[in-house]
This record gives sequence, structure tokens and C-alpha cells, in this order.
Amino acid sequence: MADAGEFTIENRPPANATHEAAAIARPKVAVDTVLFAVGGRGLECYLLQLASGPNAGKWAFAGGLVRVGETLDGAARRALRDASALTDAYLEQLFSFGDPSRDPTSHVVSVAYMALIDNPKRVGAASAKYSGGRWFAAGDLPELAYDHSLMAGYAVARLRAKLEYTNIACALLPPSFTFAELEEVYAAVLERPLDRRNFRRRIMAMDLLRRTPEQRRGAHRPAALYAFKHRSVRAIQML
Amino acid sequence: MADAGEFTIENRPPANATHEAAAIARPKVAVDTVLFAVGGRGLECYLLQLASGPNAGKWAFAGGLVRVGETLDGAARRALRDASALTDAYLEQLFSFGDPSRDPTSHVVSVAYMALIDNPKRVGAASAKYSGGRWFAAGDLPELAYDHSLMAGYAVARLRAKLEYTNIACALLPPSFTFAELEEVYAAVLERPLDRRNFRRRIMAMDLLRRTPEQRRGAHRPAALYAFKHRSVRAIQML
DNA sequence: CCAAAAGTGTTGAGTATACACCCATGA
DNA sequence: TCATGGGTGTATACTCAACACTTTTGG
Repeated sequence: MADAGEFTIENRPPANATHEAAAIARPKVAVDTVLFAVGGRGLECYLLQLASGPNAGKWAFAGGLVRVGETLDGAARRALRDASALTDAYLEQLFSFGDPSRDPTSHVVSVAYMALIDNPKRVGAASAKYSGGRWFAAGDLPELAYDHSLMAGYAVARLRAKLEYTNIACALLPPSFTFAELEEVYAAVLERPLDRRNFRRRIMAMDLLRRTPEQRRGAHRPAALYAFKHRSVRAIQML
Repeated sequence: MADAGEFTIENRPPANATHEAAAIARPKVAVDTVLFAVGGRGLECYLLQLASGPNAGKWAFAGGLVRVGETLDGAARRALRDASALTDAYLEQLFSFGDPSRDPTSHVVSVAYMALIDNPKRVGAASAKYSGGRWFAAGDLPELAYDHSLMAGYAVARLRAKLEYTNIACALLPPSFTFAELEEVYAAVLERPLDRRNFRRRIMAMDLLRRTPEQRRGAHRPAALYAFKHRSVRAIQML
């Protein structure tokens, strides 16, 4: 029930139950954000190198402590902005990790988020907390700080699952795109090739897309451009 | 990255970064546990009446603050034990709720859990934090404290979804049971009747059950008793 | 006219659904 | 013997996967 004003026998404040500052030590709350985009190497994941602390030099996801008065989504958005200058990523809460030993410094409960953007090139400079950042193939991440490898696993699993029953792909694509580009996103995330005809039929049956009047002209036959009918992520009604 | 030893410009400790106790105010972490069982009225949900605090008299789920050194699962288990004397429920983390206004007393981030037991009669006495507890039909809950109505919605949705692709029903059933009882659990959670023949075929195809040598004898034809091959919850491989 | 990517249908297998009667037992 | 819940099979509709050729353009 999450009420700071009530205490069980085993969970009693020092003496003065009404004085907040007198509270006993509590775990802190942080957020960590697993950022994905589809790039040249398929599904890619953005990592930052920690500049200081006991994990200095190790790779990690964008994260930070949650402040009083801040929502979790807000904290995740701020952590992502500080680490990559992104302000408009799709964000979705994944899972909370609370093992007391996950951070050797102190007990920090971390709420993991997944973030999606349509183009890996859109990431910008990181704050001084990080000494650098770069994209890695999602299937081939280096050793990560804290329990961030665990988080990465959760994130990939969630993304894969939601691709099948939501329009989440819209967060990995620009406003308009060709069918081939859409298929590329699915193939990258699912890590398997898809049959072009069956894929087109399946997507069309979901009634997610709107054909735009424009075409993409390139070296060969022009491709029709499509856009998602709804840019907000929602479950697909399967009859 | 959840590192208490690192700070951005906007997130700096007062003066002495190495001294933990000097840290600025942070949100607290709690857990709340949505307990389900299948009973006479279908899917039922256990609520506790808060004994004190600003929400005294309101119904809520079992919950409490997480302690330093405690895992989230451990805290959920403790909250459930304090509220209902249950020690062996199936527990699964659902989602974290962090809106600063969800608890008017202070900023508390709550990690919601779902708990399942095989029989509503197994709940025991609650700690002094609660003035009482009882089961409600899951589809007809009273007004709840905090954001617990939201949590209830998440919990029911998760349970319904997992019934379809995991063996989670094993947590809602005793070690052995008849096919009719299994069907009853599914019908109660999904809130729709199932065709007995199709249901049996589907379950059998999943290869989850083991037929026990015993029979249940009652007023009529005896029923074969089944048990789950695996009592731990796992996803079902759908070919 | 050639290279390269875009676009399009059909068939067969397997899966899901609808549906009704006999069986075994205790009272 | 009857009332009650336990247990079983089939026919049909639908969904999903496999599969190859034609079209359009730029160079």
C-alpha cells in the first residue's frame, strides 16, 4: 500500500513518526533506459561509458536517481536526454530490479525502461557523467555494469513480443517508409528473414497502415510510401 | 545506471559526496501485492482495510516499504505474510507506479506484485496495520486507497494473458485436481465459458499435465485426477 | 536491355471451433 | 433406475506457411 505513515513491528521509525527526515535508511530509486534503434547491423543498442565511480570505464545504459516529485517516466526521459540529447523517444517501462547487491555502493532499486527511436544517428552528446557512447549490435553487447545485461535481455524479449501484437514498430520508423523498410525492422528485431508476400498480407490484415500519396524514388522501381494510422503504440485487436 | 556515487549537475549532494547520510531527500520504495484465488464467486481478490493513516478505513492491497538489504520479491513476500499469513504464494512482479501524488503523504514508488494461491480459505490473520481483510469478486472491487485500482487492472490483465501461454494455472490449483476444476479456473479468470471437449484437447496438446493414479470420488461418476508436470511457472512452447 | 528492387496469388497443411451423446457412479 | 457430472469424436472454417514470376525504373 506504500504508505510512509504506517509501520509494522519490524519497520518502525527511530522515535518521531511524524518527522520525515528522521526516517531510517531506505533503498534509493533509479531508472535505467535501454535504447534501441534499427541500423546497419540490425537491431542496435546504445551504451554509455561511465566516467567515474566504482564502475568507471564500464558500459551501461542511460540512468540516474529519481527525484522527489518526479514521475518514473519523467526520470527515464531525463536520463535519456542527459545521456543522448533525445527528447522524443518512445518510452516503456520494463521491469524493476531491486537486488541489494546489484549496485555495490548502496541499495538502489532500478526501474528499467525501453526506449525506441527511428534512427541511430539522432543521438547527441552525453553529459559529463559519461565519457562516451556508441551503438552496439543488440546481440553482441560487451560486458555491462551493474545488472544491465539482465535488463538488456528483458528489453529485447519485450520488444520482440510486442512487435507481434502491437504497432510498436512505428517507434522504430520515420513517419513514412516503404514496405521493405518495415520488413527490415521486423527482420532485424526478430532476427529471422520474413517472406515478403506473407509479411505484406499479415501487416495489411492488421489494418495499421495508411498509404501516402508519395513514392520513394531510387535507383530502381519506385516504392509506395506508407505511414502508421496511429503513431501511439496500441495493441492490435485480433478479431 | 543506478549509481549512487555519481551525480549530474542537477543532482548533486549537499557537500560531502562520500557521506551517504548527507544525501538529499529521495522517493521511498514500497511493494504492493494483488492477491488472487478462485473461489465460489469466480476470480476473487483479497483486500485489507487500513487501520490508520490518511487512508484509514479504505481498502488496499498488502504492502509496505522496502528495507535496505531486502530484495523486491522478499519485500513482497513479507508484505503478504504480514497481511495474510501466507508464506508460499506464487509471486510475480507486475509494474512500478511512481506518480509523486499517488501517496499524499510523501513520494513513494511502489512495485506492484501479483500473488496467487490455490484456495481463498488459506489466508490467515493480518498484522495490526490492518483492521481486517476479506475476499471480493475481482470484477467488483470497492473503491481502493492510493492507485490500487490501477494495480488491480494490471494484475487481472496479466493473469488473463499468462493463462493463455504459460502453465500459471498451477498456482491457482492444489497439487492434484480434476479436469473440471482446471476448466473452472480458466473460465473464472477469463470470464467466459469454455467448451469442455475443446478445452481438454487444447490443454492436452500443451503436454502440461500428468495423470495421477488416484480418482476423485463424489456423488457421481469418479473423475480422474491430474497434476502439473512442472509446478514452476514457465512459458509453453507452442511448437 | 540489363540489373535491381517492388509488387502480386494460390495451394496445402494444420489449427481452431462448433456441436451431442454415452458412461460410471451414488443415492 | 435415475440424476448428475465425467468423458469422448467429427466435420468444417479458417489461418498460416511455402513458394516464383512479372513489373517498373535508372543507368
